[in-house]
Amino acid sequence: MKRITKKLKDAGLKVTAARMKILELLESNRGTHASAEELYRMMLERGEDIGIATLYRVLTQCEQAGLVERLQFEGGRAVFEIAEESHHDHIVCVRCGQVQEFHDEVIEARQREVARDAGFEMEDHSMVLYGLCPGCRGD
Amino acid sequence: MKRITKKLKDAGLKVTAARMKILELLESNRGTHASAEELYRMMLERGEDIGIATLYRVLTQCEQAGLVERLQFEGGRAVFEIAEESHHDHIVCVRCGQVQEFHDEVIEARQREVARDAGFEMEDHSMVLYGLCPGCRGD
DNA sequence: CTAGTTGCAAATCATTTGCACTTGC
DNA sequence: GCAAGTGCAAATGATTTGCAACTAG
Repeated sequence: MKRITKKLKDAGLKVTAARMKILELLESNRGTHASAEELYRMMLERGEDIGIATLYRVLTQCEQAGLVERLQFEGGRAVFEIAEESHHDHIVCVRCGQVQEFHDEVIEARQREVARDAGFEMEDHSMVLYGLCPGCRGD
Repeated sequence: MKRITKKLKDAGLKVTAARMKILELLESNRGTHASAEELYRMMLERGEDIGIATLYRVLTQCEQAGLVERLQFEGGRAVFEIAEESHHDHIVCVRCGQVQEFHDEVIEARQREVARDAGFEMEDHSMVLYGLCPGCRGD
Protein backbone atom coordinates (compact mmCIF):
# COMPACT_ATOMS: atom_id res chain seq x y z
CA MET A 1 0.00 0.00 0.00
CA LYS A 2 1.33 3.43 -0.91
CA ARG A 3 2.61 5.57 1.89
CA ILE A 4 0.09 8.28 1.15
CA THR A 5 -2.75 5.78 1.19
CA LYS A 6 -1.65 4.72 4.63
CA LYS A 7 -1.40 8.29 5.85
CA LEU A 8 -4.97 8.94 4.79
CA LYS A 9 -6.32 5.74 6.30
CA ASP A 10 -4.48 6.36 9.54
CA ALA A 11 -6.05 9.80 9.65
CA GLY A 12 -9.48 8.26 9.16
CA LEU A 13 -10.00 9.91 5.79
CA LYS A 14 -11.37 8.11 2.76
CA VAL A 15 -8.76 7.44 0.12
CA THR A 16 -9.99 9.45 -2.85
CA ALA A 17 -8.32 10.46 -6.07
CA ALA A 18 -8.35 14.14 -5.19
CA ARG A 19 -6.71 13.60 -1.81
CA MET A 20 -4.03 11.35 -3.26
CA LYS A 21 -3.21 13.84 -6.00
CA ILE A 22 -3.00 16.74 -3.62
CA LEU A 23 -0.77 14.97 -1.10
CA GLU A 24 1.44 13.67 -3.91
CA LEU A 25 1.81 17.18 -5.21
CA LEU A 26 2.75 18.47 -1.77
CA GLU A 27 5.24 15.66 -1.25
CA SER A 28 6.92 16.31 -4.56
CA ASN A 29 7.21 19.98 -3.65
CA ARG A 30 8.79 19.83 -0.23
CA GLY A 31 10.32 23.16 0.65
CA THR A 32 8.23 25.02 -1.91
CA HIS A 33 5.64 26.69 0.34
CA ALA A 34 2.99 27.18 -2.32
CA SER A 35 -0.30 28.98 -1.84
CA ALA A 36 -3.63 27.32 -2.60
CA GLU A 37 -3.83 29.21 -5.87
CA GLU A 38 -0.34 28.06 -6.86
CA LEU A 39 -1.10 24.45 -5.95
CA TYR A 40 -4.27 24.71 -8.02
CA ARG A 41 -2.33 25.89 -11.06
CA MET A 42 0.21 23.10 -10.55
CA MET A 43 -2.61 20.53 -10.51
CA LEU A 44 -4.00 21.94 -13.75
CA GLU A 45 -0.56 21.80 -15.36
CA ARG A 46 -0.32 18.15 -14.36
CA GLY A 47 -3.60 17.68 -16.16
CA GLU A 48 -5.51 16.84 -12.99
CA ASP A 49 -9.10 17.96 -12.77
CA ILE A 50 -9.45 19.19 -9.19
CA GLY A 51 -11.69 22.08 -8.19
CA ILE A 52 -10.27 24.86 -6.06
CA ALA A 53 -13.01 24.23 -3.50
CA THR A 54 -11.90 20.63 -3.14
CA LEU A 55 -8.32 21.74 -2.86
CA TYR A 56 -9.17 24.02 0.05
CA ARG A 57 -11.34 21.36 1.67
CA VAL A 58 -8.65 18.73 1.41
CA LEU A 59 -5.95 21.06 2.66
CA THR A 60 -8.05 21.99 5.67
CA GLN A 61 -8.94 18.39 6.47
CA CYS A 62 -5.36 17.27 6.12
CA GLU A 63 -4.23 20.15 8.28
CA GLN A 64 -6.63 19.06 11.01
CA ALA A 65 -5.40 15.51 10.62
CA GLY A 66 -1.82 16.72 10.98
CA LEU A 67 -0.77 15.70 7.46
CA VAL A 68 -0.35 19.26 6.21
CA GLU A 69 0.79 22.53 7.75
CA ARG A 70 -0.71 25.88 6.94
CA LEU A 71 1.59 28.88 7.26
CA GLN A 72 0.50 32.49 7.37
CA PHE A 73 3.28 34.77 6.20
CA GLU A 74 2.79 38.52 5.93
CA GLY A 75 0.66 39.54 3.01
CA GLY A 76 -2.65 37.75 3.15
CA ARG A 77 -2.64 34.35 1.61
CA ALA A 78 -1.63 31.15 3.34
CA VAL A 79 0.98 28.70 2.07
CA PHE A 80 0.99 24.98 2.65
CA GLU A 81 3.58 22.27 3.16
CA ILE A 82 3.43 18.56 3.81
CA ALA A 83 3.89 17.89 7.52
CA GLU A 84 7.37 16.62 8.38
CA GLU A 85 8.28 14.41 11.28
CA SER A 86 10.42 17.21 12.64
CA HIS A 87 9.13 20.65 13.43
CA HIS A 88 10.72 23.70 11.85
CA ASP A 89 10.16 27.44 11.52
CA HIS A 90 10.78 29.86 8.65
CA ILE A 91 12.86 32.78 7.46
CA VAL A 92 11.35 34.77 4.61
CA CYS A 93 13.16 37.24 2.39
CA VAL A 94 11.24 40.52 2.39
CA ARG A 95 12.52 41.34 -1.07
CA CYS A 96 12.21 38.16 -3.15
CA GLY A 97 9.92 36.05 -1.00
CA GLN A 98 12.32 33.13 -0.80
CA VAL A 99 11.64 30.89 2.20
CA GLN A 100 14.17 28.95 4.26
CA GLU A 101 13.47 26.53 7.05
CA PHE A 102 15.31 26.27 10.33
CA HIS A 103 15.05 24.58 13.67
CA ASP A 104 16.59 25.83 16.86
CA GLU A 105 16.27 23.96 20.13
CA VAL A 106 17.42 26.91 22.20
CA ILE A 107 14.45 28.93 21.00
CA GLU A 108 12.02 26.04 21.23
CA ALA A 109 12.98 25.28 24.83
CA ARG A 110 12.83 28.92 25.80
CA GLN A 111 9.36 29.28 24.26
CA ARG A 112 8.04 26.46 26.42
CA GLU A 113 9.58 28.16 29.45
CA VAL A 114 8.12 31.54 28.63
CA ALA A 115 4.67 30.02 28.15
CA ARG A 116 4.94 28.09 31.41
CA ASP A 117 6.01 31.22 33.28
CA ALA A 118 2.85 32.92 31.98
CA GLY A 119 0.78 30.01 33.27
CA PHE A 120 0.09 28.65 29.79
CA GLU A 121 0.52 25.13 28.58
CA MET A 122 2.04 25.68 25.13
CA GLU A 123 0.41 23.63 22.37
CA ASP A 124 1.87 25.25 19.32
CA HIS A 125 3.62 28.32 18.03
CA SER A 126 4.31 30.20 14.86
CA MET A 127 7.57 32.00 14.29
CA VAL A 128 8.66 33.70 11.11
CA LEU A 129 11.80 35.80 10.74
CA TYR A 130 11.87 38.44 8.01
CA GLY A 131 14.97 39.87 6.43
CA LEU A 132 17.10 40.20 3.33
CA CYS A 133 18.42 36.94 1.93
CA PRO A 134 22.05 36.59 0.82
CA GLY A 135 21.09 37.14 -2.80
CA CYS A 136 19.08 40.28 -2.15
CA ARG A 137 21.54 41.90 0.24
CA GLY A 138 23.86 42.82 -2.60
CA ASP A 139 21.26 44.67 -4.68
CA MET B 1 0.47 70.16 21.87
CA LYS B 2 -1.06 66.76 22.54
CA ARG B 3 1.21 63.76 22.40
CA ILE B 4 -0.78 62.20 19.61
CA THR B 5 -0.65 65.39 17.59
CA LYS B 6 3.11 65.32 17.89
CA LYS B 7 3.29 61.66 16.89
CA LEU B 8 1.36 62.39 13.73
CA LYS B 9 3.39 65.45 12.84
CA ASP B 10 6.65 63.63 13.46
CA ALA B 11 5.43 60.91 11.14
CA GLY B 12 4.69 63.47 8.46
CA LEU B 13 0.97 62.84 8.55
CA LYS B 14 -1.65 65.55 8.59
CA VAL B 15 -3.38 65.91 11.92
CA THR B 16 -6.98 65.07 11.10
CA ALA B 17 -9.93 64.29 13.33
CA ALA B 18 -10.15 60.69 12.14
CA ARG B 19 -6.49 59.99 12.84
CA MET B 20 -6.65 61.57 16.29
CA LYS B 21 -9.74 59.56 17.23
CA ILE B 22 -8.29 56.30 16.03
CA LEU B 23 -4.97 56.74 17.81
CA GLU B 24 -6.75 57.86 20.98
CA LEU B 25 -8.89 54.75 20.84
CA LEU B 26 -5.85 52.54 20.41
CA GLU B 27 -4.03 54.27 23.25
CA SER B 28 -6.95 53.86 25.60
CA ASN B 29 -7.08 50.18 24.71
CA ARG B 30 -3.50 49.09 25.23
CA GLY B 31 -3.31 45.34 25.57
CA THR B 32 -6.68 44.82 23.93
CA HIS B 33 -5.61 43.58 20.48
CA ALA B 34 -8.79 44.53 18.67
CA SER B 35 -9.56 43.77 15.03
CA ALA B 36 -10.51 46.50 12.57
CA GLU B 37 -14.14 45.48 12.85
CA GLU B 38 -13.99 45.70 16.65
CA LEU B 39 -12.28 49.08 16.55
CA TYR B 40 -14.96 50.26 14.15
CA ARG B 41 -17.72 49.21 16.54
CA MET B 42 -15.93 50.90 19.43
CA MET B 43 -15.74 54.11 17.43
CA LEU B 44 -19.47 53.95 16.71
CA GLU B 45 -20.20 53.38 20.39
CA ARG B 46 -18.19 56.46 21.20
CA GLY B 47 -20.43 58.31 18.79
CA GLU B 48 -17.63 58.97 16.34
CA ASP B 49 -18.48 58.99 12.67
CA ILE B 50 -15.56 57.21 11.04
CA GLY B 51 -15.94 55.04 7.97
CA ILE B 52 -14.44 51.56 8.00
CA ALA B 53 -12.44 52.45 4.89
CA THR B 54 -10.83 55.37 6.68
CA LEU B 55 -10.16 53.18 9.66
CA TYR B 56 -8.25 50.72 7.48
CA ARG B 57 -6.45 53.49 5.65
CA VAL B 58 -5.37 55.18 8.87
CA LEU B 59 -4.29 51.89 10.44
CA THR B 60 -2.20 51.05 7.40
CA GLN B 61 -0.59 54.48 7.24
CA CYS B 62 0.15 54.49 10.94
CA GLU B 63 1.60 51.02 10.66
CA GLN B 64 3.93 52.19 7.91
CA ALA B 65 4.86 55.18 10.04
CA GLY B 66 5.60 52.87 12.95
CA LEU B 67 2.84 54.24 15.18
CA VAL B 68 0.73 51.08 15.06
CA GLU B 69 1.48 47.37 14.89
CA ARG B 70 -0.57 44.89 12.91
CA LEU B 71 -0.64 41.33 14.24
CA GLN B 72 -1.80 38.28 12.35
CA PHE B 73 -3.01 35.59 14.74
CA GLU B 74 -4.50 32.35 13.47
CA GLY B 75 -7.93 32.76 11.99
CA GLY B 76 -7.91 35.34 9.26
CA ARG B 77 -8.37 38.82 10.55
CA ALA B 78 -5.61 41.08 11.79
CA VAL B 79 -5.56 42.80 15.17
CA PHE B 80 -3.95 46.13 15.93
CA GLU B 81 -2.14 47.73 18.83
CA ILE B 82 -0.50 51.07 19.42
CA ALA B 83 3.25 50.75 18.95
CA GLU B 84 5.19 50.68 22.22
CA GLU B 85 8.73 51.81 22.71
CA SER B 86 9.68 48.26 23.60
CA HIS B 87 9.13 45.27 21.34
CA HIS B 88 7.12 42.31 22.57
CA ASP B 89 5.58 39.10 21.28
CA HIS B 90 2.33 37.32 22.14
CA ILE B 91 0.82 34.24 23.75
CA VAL B 92 -2.74 33.49 22.70
CA CYS B 93 -5.17 31.16 24.47
CA VAL B 94 -6.54 28.69 21.93
CA ARG B 95 -9.75 28.32 23.94
CA CYS B 96 -10.79 31.84 24.99
CA GLY B 97 -8.66 33.99 22.70
CA GLN B 98 -7.09 35.94 25.56
CA VAL B 99 -3.79 37.53 24.57
CA GLN B 100 -0.75 38.12 26.77
CA GLU B 101 2.41 39.94 25.86
CA PHE B 102 5.95 38.88 26.67
CA HIS B 103 9.49 39.80 25.84
CA ASP B 104 12.43 37.45 26.05
CA GLU B 105 15.95 38.57 25.22
CA VAL B 106 17.26 35.01 25.01
CA ILE B 107 14.90 34.28 22.13
CA GLU B 108 15.45 37.64 20.47
CA ALA B 109 19.21 37.24 20.49
CA ARG B 110 19.00 33.70 19.23
CA GLN B 111 16.71 34.74 16.37
CA ARG B 112 19.25 37.25 15.16
CA GLU B 113 21.91 34.53 15.32
CA VAL B 114 19.81 32.00 13.43
CA ALA B 115 19.06 34.55 10.72
CA ARG B 116 22.71 35.52 10.44
CA ASP B 117 23.75 31.86 10.19
CA ALA B 118 21.35 31.52 7.24
CA GLY B 119 22.98 34.54 5.61
CA PHE B 120 19.99 36.80 6.29
CA GLU B 121 20.01 40.22 7.83
CA MET B 122 16.99 40.05 10.11
CA GLU B 123 14.69 43.06 9.87
CA ASP B 124 11.69 41.83 11.76
CA HIS B 125 9.96 38.76 13.08
CA SER B 126 6.60 37.52 14.21
CA MET B 127 6.26 35.02 17.01
CA VAL B 128 3.02 33.84 18.56
CA LEU B 129 2.75 31.04 21.11
CA TYR B 130 -0.56 29.18 21.36
CA GLY B 131 -1.78 27.27 24.39
CA LEU B 132 -4.31 27.04 27.18
CA CYS B 133 -4.36 29.97 29.55
CA PRO B 134 -4.49 29.46 33.32
CA GLY B 135 -8.24 30.06 33.38
CA CYS B 136 -8.99 27.59 30.59
CA ARG B 137 -6.69 24.83 31.81
CA GLY B 138 -9.10 23.93 34.59
CA ASP B 139 -12.15 23.45 32.34
C1' DC C 1 -26.40 1.03 -0.68
C1' DT C 2 -25.21 5.47 1.42
C1' DA C 3 -22.40 8.49 4.01
C1' DG C 4 -18.67 10.95 2.60
C1' DT C 5 -16.67 13.59 -1.51
C1' DT C 6 -16.49 16.43 -5.34
C1' DG C 7 -17.22 20.37 -8.83
C1' DC C 8 -19.42 24.36 -9.80
C1' DA C 9 -21.26 28.64 -8.92
C1' DA C 10 -22.71 31.65 -5.63
C1' DA C 11 -21.77 33.43 -0.98
C1' DT C 12 -18.91 35.29 2.66
C1' DC C 13 -15.28 37.83 5.04
C1' DA C 14 -11.67 40.95 5.56
C1' DT C 15 -9.68 44.50 3.28
C1' DT C 16 -9.03 47.84 -0.66
C1' DT C 17 -10.28 51.17 -4.12
C1' DG C 18 -12.81 54.75 -7.20
C1' DC C 19 -14.85 58.90 -6.82
C1' DA C 20 -17.08 63.13 -5.43
C1' DC C 21 -16.98 65.85 -1.42
C1' DT C 22 -14.52 68.02 2.66
C1' DT C 23 -10.71 69.80 5.38
C1' DG C 24 -5.99 70.89 7.24
C1' DC C 25 -2.31 73.91 6.51
C1' DG D 1 -6.71 77.21 -2.64
C1' DC D 2 -5.34 72.86 -3.17
C1' DA D 3 -3.26 68.60 -2.11
C1' DA D 4 -4.42 65.35 1.18
C1' DG D 5 -8.01 63.02 3.68
C1' DT D 6 -12.68 61.11 4.10
C1' DG D 7 -17.27 58.46 3.46
C1' DC D 8 -19.80 55.63 0.75
C1' DA D 9 -20.57 52.03 -2.20
C1' DA D 10 -18.70 48.99 -5.24
C1' DA D 11 -14.60 46.01 -6.20
C1' DT D 12 -11.22 42.67 -4.87
C1' DG D 13 -8.96 38.45 -3.34
C1' DA D 14 -8.82 34.56 -0.54
C1' DT D 15 -11.45 31.18 1.26
C1' DT D 16 -16.01 28.86 2.28
C1' DT D 17 -20.50 26.94 1.43
C1' DG D 18 -24.99 25.07 -0.83
C1' DC D 19 -26.30 21.66 -3.62
C1' DA D 20 -26.86 18.02 -6.95
C1' DA D 21 -24.07 14.49 -8.97
C1' DC D 22 -20.55 10.88 -7.92
C1' DT D 23 -17.72 7.19 -5.51
C1' DA D 24 -15.27 4.56 -1.83
C1' DG D 25 -16.05 1.05 1.30
